[in-house]
Parts: sequence; C-alpha cells; structure tokens
Amino acid sequence: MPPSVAIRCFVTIETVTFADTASSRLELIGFRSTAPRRAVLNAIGNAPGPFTVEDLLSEVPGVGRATVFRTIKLLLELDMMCRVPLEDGTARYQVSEGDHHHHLVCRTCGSLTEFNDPEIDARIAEQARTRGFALQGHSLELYGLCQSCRRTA
Amino acid sequence: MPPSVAIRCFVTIETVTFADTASSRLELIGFRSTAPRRAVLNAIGNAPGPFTVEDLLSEVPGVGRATVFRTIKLLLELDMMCRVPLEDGTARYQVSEGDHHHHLVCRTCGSLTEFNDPEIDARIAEQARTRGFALQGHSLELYGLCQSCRRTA
DNA sequence: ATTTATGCAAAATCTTTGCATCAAC
DNA sequence: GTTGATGCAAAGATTTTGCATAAAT
Repeated sequence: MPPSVAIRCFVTIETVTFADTASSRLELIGFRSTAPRRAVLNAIGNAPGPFTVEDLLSEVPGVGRATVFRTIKLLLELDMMCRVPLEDGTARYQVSEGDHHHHLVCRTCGSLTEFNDPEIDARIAEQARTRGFALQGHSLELYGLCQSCRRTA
Repeated sequence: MPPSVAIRCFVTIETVTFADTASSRLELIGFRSTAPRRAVLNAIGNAPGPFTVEDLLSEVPGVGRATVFRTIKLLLELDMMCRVPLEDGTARYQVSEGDHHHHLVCRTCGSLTEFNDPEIDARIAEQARTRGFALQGHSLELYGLCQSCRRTA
C-alpha cells in the first residue's frame, strides 16, 4: 500500500470593499488614512443605492460635515464616485460601477441605473468634431419610470 | 391714355421678441401681464448669452428676488427656457432656440451651443425600451472647449 | 370686487472656510 | 517633529416662504 498524502486546501474568498480600494488608492497618492475618512468611505461603500450628501451625513454621526464634503469632493475628482444631476437641480451620488457611463433616473423611486452605449458615444464624438469642439467629457441622463415603478403606476 | 392706379404697399417687418411671445402665452393660460414680469421676460430675451440667476437679478434692479425666481420657474415649467446643468453643480439658463436639444458647454468661456442628433435620440429611446424604462425626458451635455477657446488655448 | 402677483425680509438649504487641535507618517 | 486632516462654528451662497400690499382682470 502506497503512502498517502493528505492535501488540505484553504480557499479564502476575499471581498474587496469599496472602502478598502479607495483607501489604498488615496494612500498611494499621498493622502492619509484617517478614521473619519475611512468611516465616510465605508458609508459610501455600504450605501444601498444612490444617496444625497444629507444621507451620507446621517450615516456617519461622529464625523463633521466638512469632512464629509471634503471626502466627496476628493472622490469625485479621482473619479471614484459619480455625481448624477437630477432635474430639480439636486444631485445624487453613487459609486461608479464601470468606467464611463450614462444613467437611467427613475422619477418615482429615484433609482439610478448605469448603462453604456458605444454608438451614442461615437455620435457624441462626431457631433463635437463637426463643430470644432474639443470634447473633454459629457453627461447623459434619461428620466422616466423604471420597470417596477412603471408597473405600479 | 388709360387711367393709372397708384398702389402703395406697406410692409412692416415686425420682430417678435421673446418677451412678447412669452407674455402672450402666459396670458393665454391665465397668468397676468405685470410690469415686473415683463421686465424679467425682457431681460431674458435680451440676454447676450447663457445667464445665471444672479445675472438676471442684476438686470432687473427694481424687481424682487422672489419674482425673478418665480418667473424662471414658470418659464421652465412651460418649456420656454432651458436650464443647463454645469459640471460644478451650478446651472445656466437660456431661451430654447428649437425644440428638444442638447448642449455643447465650453469649459473656458461658458458658451452654450445647442445641437440635435436624431440618431442619438433614437439610441436613447432604444436603450430605455430595452430596459423596460418608460422614458419621459433626457439631458445631454458635452463639456470641452469651443472652437474659439480651443484656438486660444 | 376678486384674485393673482409683488416685494420684503426672514427662514430654510446647502456648502465652504478659518482656525485651533489632533493624528498620521 | 512635520504636515495633513478634523471638528466646530461661523460665514457664504442660494433658494424658498409668509404675509401685507399693490395691481390686473
């Protein structure tokens, strides 16, 4: 009988959170990892959906307003989060799922769905080119009723 | 010699101003034509380009802030003016030239150029349809440098 | 006469800033 | 020990509201 060998394999499934990723990226470019900052990043990462600044403020009771505003600004500048303008002039924030994208904004429940459309992007680039406009960015939001609100209505 | 007939023809070229048009439309739906309101409509009609609420306020010194805000809101609701959201969260206002349209927003000089693209609109409708989204409106802004700012830069 | 619109000033929002203190590196 | 980050509260900026008065129909 040949000798047997026991092989035990540990597989750790690590969920890399938004807070972790963001924190690392911030540290890389010289920002410090502080408790208040991490708290804000966690709150953002755990948000169940699009949120307002007010929402975020109430999720991090110990943290000062200024810090929350400063953190949001930081993440926006680094494209780690996106700001979605609503029709009433207010905005919602959300962690960007992919790269560049557009949004479907539900007027009833406020849900935000990201989507991409290379054809639209191409036409946009073309329109800019035609007009001698040096395109640097764009923003596209669709407003209406999401699938479930539509059924309810 | 046959009798002659003099025919004199008066042609009046009337420039119908924005203020006139808007005022009439407002009266038609039951709003009153008041001096402050007309002043605001005139200022809007005479604006050399996109303007902020602040710009408008300073153009109608005698008129109260509330009236200016209320008039803007009214015109937006009636689609007689459009609100263009900028990247910094502020907005500019402009009399809509055509029907539905999109905007090229110059990051340097702030100029706003309207454009249309049926193909983009079609793709947008298609994207909504695919997702079971009842599309009711959309907003598309392109950010970058306009032709002249681009040359200067 | 009715009823809408106005102006004012206060209130309500929303965001930024100055600065002393605290914490990270 | 340096330097960046924080919290607080005050200041700014922006928009809305209540209400007595004025003006339009």
